[in-house]
Amino acid sequence: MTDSIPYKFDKTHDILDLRQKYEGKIEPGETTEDYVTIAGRLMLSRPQGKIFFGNLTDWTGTVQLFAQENSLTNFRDLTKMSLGDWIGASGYMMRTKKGELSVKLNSFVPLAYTKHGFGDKYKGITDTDLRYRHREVDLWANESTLKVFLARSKVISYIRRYLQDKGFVEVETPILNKIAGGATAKPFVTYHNSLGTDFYLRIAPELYLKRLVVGGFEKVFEIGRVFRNEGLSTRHNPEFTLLELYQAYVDYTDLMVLCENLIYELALMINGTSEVAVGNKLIDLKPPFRRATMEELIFESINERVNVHIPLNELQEIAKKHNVTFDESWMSGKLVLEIYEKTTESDLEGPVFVLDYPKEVSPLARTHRDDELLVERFECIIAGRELGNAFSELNDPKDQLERMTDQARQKKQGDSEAMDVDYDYVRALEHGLPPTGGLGIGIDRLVMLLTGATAIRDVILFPTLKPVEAEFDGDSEN
RNA sequence: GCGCCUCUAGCUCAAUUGGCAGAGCAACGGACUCUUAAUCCGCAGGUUCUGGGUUCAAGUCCCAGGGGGCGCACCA
Repeated sequence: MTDSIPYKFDKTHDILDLRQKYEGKIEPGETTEDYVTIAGRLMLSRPQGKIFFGNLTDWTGTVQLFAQENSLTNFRDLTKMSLGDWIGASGYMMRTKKGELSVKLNSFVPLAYTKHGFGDKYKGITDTDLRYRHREVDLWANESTLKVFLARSKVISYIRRYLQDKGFVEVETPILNKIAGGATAKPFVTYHNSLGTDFYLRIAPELYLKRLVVGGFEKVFEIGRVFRNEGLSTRHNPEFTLLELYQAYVDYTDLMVLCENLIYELALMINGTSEVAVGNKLIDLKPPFRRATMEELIFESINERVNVHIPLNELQEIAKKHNVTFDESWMSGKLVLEIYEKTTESDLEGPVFVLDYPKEVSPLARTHRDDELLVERFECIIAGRELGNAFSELNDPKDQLERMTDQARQKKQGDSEAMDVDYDYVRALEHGLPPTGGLGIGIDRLVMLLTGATAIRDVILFPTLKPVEAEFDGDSEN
């Protein structure tokens, strides 16, 4: 059967092209002289005796096919095609008497047959297991899925263009890391045979990128996969896509401007409006975003003054009062962050830049110019979710070494997410890192926000799932 | 890792207090010259996730396991 399938097929138009060119331009019942060739999947089929109607869908849209027995030699074959089969077709642009824009076929050729009749033609596929494990089915059976992933692709290319237009240069740094640095997270471990050594999959590209700034890359970014060996949820996948950018000579206030403008322009590009729907609320992403310190936001939420200058025992009392569980060994910085995350963060509708984090929990950020116990850092929160994280980068090698040493001590004491000392990185700082601002944005969560997806799995083509034993139930086996 | 929910035909879903496992769509055969999830006629389609147990009788109740979802915890 597949012997008759051609090796190539030249189409003249995407279906969207046809819609843009002909929608509203042809009178009902009129057939034009304009000859087009299109290809896609036959998604609906309505043969009706000596005439035929069907819907052909490609990745840009759907158009109706119209055929008559006396003007299409293989008319009978067309009426026998199954839903989901791929076909290529040529014919004249027309509108039916009832007004539907259509292509009046005078030839068609099957391009592939689908052997599995899956997909309810009204409801599509709703089984989440099938949708995630066999995304190719989800993509063709559910129109909205393809749209989400096309939007994701647009977001990423737009970010590249946006940054390149501002003079940023894209680089690639190692995924196999001897030390998993640049964030606090549990890494995956793997092994290199001929070097005879373990490597970690990167948890962030941060340290390498700053080494490039030391080397002279004044504006640099990377968009890439990072890996964190932690739980799965609607907001977490073990591998996810991170944008990190570093710009010499700027501080975190400059990055707020860059961040809010980028998000705003992406919203306009994807949705044509700066408002995005989250649940049943509308959030406007028009800059400027609110800037507020962590202390201010906690106060608004629970009416308590919480900051790192308050004695530890008082902070512990506040935590208890608001049902925030903590470990007695925590120092005030970690406790302040915990109180913020448990009482305040998820209620922040935003968009808001949360400013000035405790130094203790930010080992790569530069000490705040006005407060020794804080760092110049912000997180961008929208709809209770952290989308971005940025700081004025710590560029003092001595300070960096002390903070990493402190982290390593915490790791030894059982904090599996604390960092190791990265001497190569400290040495890089000794070569001189100019004042630099760095920003990271979680691309998956950004795409969720822009497309209205409620689960990170809906914006990752092949999300991490528990493996199941492969069962082959196809009919190609015999 | 813990708790709750869920799994029935290719897809979407039914099945009353435990009582013969069903429908729509798809597929297959046929009718039909303006349909829009076309309509009409016909035919076929099952290890009810798996394994135990209770019972005269289990899709349904119980136990164990597997997949998925949600929540918690960890985190971005």
